Amino acid sequence: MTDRWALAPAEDGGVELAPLGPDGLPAGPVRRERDLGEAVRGRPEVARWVWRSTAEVYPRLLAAGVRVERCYDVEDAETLLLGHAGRYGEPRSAAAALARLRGGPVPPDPPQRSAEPGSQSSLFEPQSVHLPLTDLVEVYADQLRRHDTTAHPDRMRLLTAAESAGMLVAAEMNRAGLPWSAETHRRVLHELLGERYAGGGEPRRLAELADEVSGAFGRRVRPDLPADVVKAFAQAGIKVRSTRRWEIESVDHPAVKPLIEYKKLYRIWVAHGWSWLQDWVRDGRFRPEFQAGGTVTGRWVTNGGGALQIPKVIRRAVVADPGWRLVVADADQMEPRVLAAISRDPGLMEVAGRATDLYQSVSDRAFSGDRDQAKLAVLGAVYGQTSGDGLKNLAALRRRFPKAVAYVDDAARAGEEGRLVRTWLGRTCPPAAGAGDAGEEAGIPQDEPSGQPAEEGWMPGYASTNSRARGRFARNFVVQGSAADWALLLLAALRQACAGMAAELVFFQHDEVIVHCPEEEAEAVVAAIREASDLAGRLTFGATPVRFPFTTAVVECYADAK
DNA sequence: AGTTTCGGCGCC
DNA sequence: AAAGGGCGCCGAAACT
Repeated sequence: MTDRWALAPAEDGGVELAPLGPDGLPAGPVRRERDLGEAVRGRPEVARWVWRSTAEVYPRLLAAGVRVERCYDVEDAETLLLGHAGRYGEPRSAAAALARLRGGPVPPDPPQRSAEPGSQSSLFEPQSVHLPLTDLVEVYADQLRRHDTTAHPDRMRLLTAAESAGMLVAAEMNRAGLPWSAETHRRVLHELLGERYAGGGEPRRLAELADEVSGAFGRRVRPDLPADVVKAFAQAGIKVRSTRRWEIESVDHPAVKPLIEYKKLYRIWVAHGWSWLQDWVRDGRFRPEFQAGGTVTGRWVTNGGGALQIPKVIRRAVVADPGWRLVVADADQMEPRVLAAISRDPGLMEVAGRATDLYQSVSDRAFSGDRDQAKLAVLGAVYGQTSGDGLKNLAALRRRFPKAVAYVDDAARAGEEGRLVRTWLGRTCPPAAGAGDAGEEAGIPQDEPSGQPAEEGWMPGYASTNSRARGRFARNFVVQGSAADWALLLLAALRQACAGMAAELVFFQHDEVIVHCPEEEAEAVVAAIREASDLAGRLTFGATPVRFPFTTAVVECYADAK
């Protein structure tokens, strides 16, 4: 078997390579070559490259003009395998894995660096732990064996492969960048915020709104200081606990309207204003640093630039190159479709087997009526809503789709009790207990360290507040995480489909993908998305009637897609 | 002076 | 009264 090779950059700038056998160990001598790019370019027959870290190797390959079809990221797999074994907090570097294997002292992971604007910093990871190829391969062979000990080895193999593919996609997206018109962005900012004043102070429109707020209160109030605003309301005889929009928008006071408008525009100004443009856009491209698998649920994050939170109005600045188009594709009602697939609820699968609006169908079946109420009820079940409109219809939902609701209820109970919960492919949610502070770092609600919980809960004998929060976390985890599993397979399939074209994946946000391509390729890309979606559904969830339709738009400007 | 947390809101 | 999950980002406030 020579289709799988391992690769390890050497400290002298060269590279070590070896073909691997079925057991993951070298099937031939280790080669040493001078040039990483040439070494890979010269071996097009290799179907999968095994390496320590995609972020270390692949940007260098891309810079040399070399793409690979598949890879296996040892450190990413280590994270997933440790998690599956319930050992979430342990160091995940290849060096640590080797130390565990050999029984030596386990080195802690190097601290995560934070991104700086415009830095292509993953080109080199100065603090990465270098590992000779023979050591790396020892870890890899062990990981292959560990896959076999998981609950579903086939799924686990699919998961590590899929996430490695995601890392290739992320690196390629980072290199491509999102087409961005700085001129349009400036125009939008000027329309919304007015002129900038010298000295970096707030722009005209914000200054006017701040004056309106002050005028309404009868004294100088800074709308960007919550404490100041709360005090001003109190002096006006209105008690508010915070200045969150949902809390103040029902308040009857002349300051409310300009205040809400101020907050909205202030947000644009500080997070996506002129200084953001200066920092993040170069040569017509916004280059966030996408990071595949950056969260415990498997969703991606971006490091810097806030690429996953681009406000709708700012999307007008995302403009295709001349003669090119953006194919914007958005998965329709992804969460309930995923829930149907993982719970195998017959009724929900039947509904999710159609490409038509799923929430409308749920509504027709479960409580003949309101589509929006159906959506609230479904999302409430997925998120663990404890009050409000969603709860009203939960009983009806439970009656019509018992297996689906039971699936998330079971996950919630497991989370409350501190048991492991997994996504469909086997990504594992960190348990609250026994994971050191890894769970806390990952945002998992923790119980009090010992003795009587600080908060007994609102009803004696019931789980503590934190334990219920963990339940909601786990409930959501199985759906959101399984959706992320599926999305990785989708990206991998779409990437393969685009390989022969000029088309490039340039953006990905949970259930939405943008491909930048020449106009004449657009229809082929639309078809590729449909096929990739079908393939991803089958690969991820096996044989189910569930479909994952996309809404696609071929546009020149992102804002025109919806 | 530098670092961490908080409040609020953007996206899904 | 308790107010759905996941993230990132920013300035201000709170800390060391």
